[in-house]
Amino acid sequence: MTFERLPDLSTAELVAERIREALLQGTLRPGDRLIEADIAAELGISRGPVREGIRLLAAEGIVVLRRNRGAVVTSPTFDDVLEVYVVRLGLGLLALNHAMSLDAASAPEFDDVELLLRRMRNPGVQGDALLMMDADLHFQSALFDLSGLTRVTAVLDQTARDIPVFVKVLGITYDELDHSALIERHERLLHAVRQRHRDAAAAAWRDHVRCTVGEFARGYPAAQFEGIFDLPLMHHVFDHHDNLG
Amino acid sequence: MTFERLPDLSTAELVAERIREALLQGTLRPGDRLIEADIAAELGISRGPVREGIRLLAAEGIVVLRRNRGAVVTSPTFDDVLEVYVVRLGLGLLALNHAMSLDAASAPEFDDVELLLRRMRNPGVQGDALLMMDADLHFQSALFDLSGLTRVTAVLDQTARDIPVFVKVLGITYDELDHSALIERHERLLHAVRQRHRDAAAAAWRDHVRCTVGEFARGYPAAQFEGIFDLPLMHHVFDHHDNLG
DNA sequence: CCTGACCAGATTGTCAACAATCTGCAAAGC
DNA sequence: GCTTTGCAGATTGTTGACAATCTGGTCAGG
Repeated sequence: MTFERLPDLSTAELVAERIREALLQGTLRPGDRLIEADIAAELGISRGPVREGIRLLAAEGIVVLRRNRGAVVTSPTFDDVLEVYVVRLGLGLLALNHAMSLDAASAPEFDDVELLLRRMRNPGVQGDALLMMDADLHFQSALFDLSGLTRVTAVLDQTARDIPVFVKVLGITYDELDHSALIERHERLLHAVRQRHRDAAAAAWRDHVRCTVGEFARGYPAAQFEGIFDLPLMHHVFDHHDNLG
Repeated sequence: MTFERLPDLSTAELVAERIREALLQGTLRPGDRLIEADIAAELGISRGPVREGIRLLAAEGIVVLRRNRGAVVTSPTFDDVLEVYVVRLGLGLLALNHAMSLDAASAPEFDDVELLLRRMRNPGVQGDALLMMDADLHFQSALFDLSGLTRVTAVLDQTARDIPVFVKVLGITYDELDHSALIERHERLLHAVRQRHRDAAAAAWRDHVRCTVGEFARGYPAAQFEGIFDLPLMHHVFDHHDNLG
């Protein structure tokens, strides 16, 4: 095995990727219409694959589809980002717990995850906040994959694709994010999962989500989100892990 | 306002619906290939909408897509059903808790939910186990909608569409399911949510999922699922609600 | 007998043209 | 003046034809 799998993305997925890139670049903004024919012409392909790509983005919640009226880039609110993180918190706990229950979750599988964690230490990555976020989400995805819960990880991966886009279009600043603290949290998380310390793992994951959202909330222009963790959105479901980490 | 909204399903959604029906009827079975041209010919339309409908089912996990090789009906295992229910357990708790935190979740919204619950008492529904399951899932969906968490409810609704199909193709028998007990559980659940008794609601929801899965496990031909609730899959994440209901 | 290139049929992927629908505006009716 | 109707342009929805790809088998060469 010397060759890595070919990318093998369908044209539709490539189209979706391009649109996502345009959103991250700021070329495309919330409320903008996505006109199939225009995009097809720009990419030099026909409307079919473009249409399919737009549907993929619609399934992710990045664009809104209205029957016979086309697709519009979503205008997410900060609450949408919160909702995404609440889903990640919940399903992530599910995945981590299940991963720790599997006999198969031993050394070899963990090495791949460790590799992704190491990539976050790369100085080239540390410079770019977007690359950092990408590496971060990939690490988390690999960790969740250990669970073998394909439906759960599919939803988690979908939210992972949403996050950079939402963060960008909302103008959330997160440059002050402490990279070494982030990596340290992930090391704690990975170690806990590897050692199957359920409660420590749950606490570490919860801690990471809280820190990330907390950082976003700080940088967010509006002041109404200061008491973000006091919002009922984040409470009452997973609190029992607090006293265990 | 004398007219009800038109159904307004896209052709693709109608196609997906037909394929789901074929699955429920047994006309289509796990492993069967879905050939775009054949389905298009049978339905008297062209391949485009059929293709789109198949993609919708793929997003739901009902069919598996392989690049350039077409779509095949999934062959779900009982573990897949378990995974679906674990997701519903987790996200359902999230939705219910958030619904109970909203000021707006007052009488008028609850009336619609109550209506759906009453529909389950309809003798015509009680006769047909499939209709019962459908009414049940609709009630749950309406309840979750109260949360206003669109991403969470979208995933929940997707799992709701999966359940009847998976139950059918796996040959799970659930006829012995006690309808009055089911309705009674739902009444408890609705009452708890309405009164905003967080812990009672969580316990009731958890109880419902456990009973449903337990019933399925009983009817399932294989014997390996007797200790289903001892599986780590169902443990360690939401257990703290046990001592509160 | 085994290996690998090649071919034919089936099926998906893409395309460009056509039909159906929506939007906004302008004109007609009250 | 206000509402309603009817149109024109823009855009999506659908279609049938064509191109690319995959599958399985056949056949030549070793």
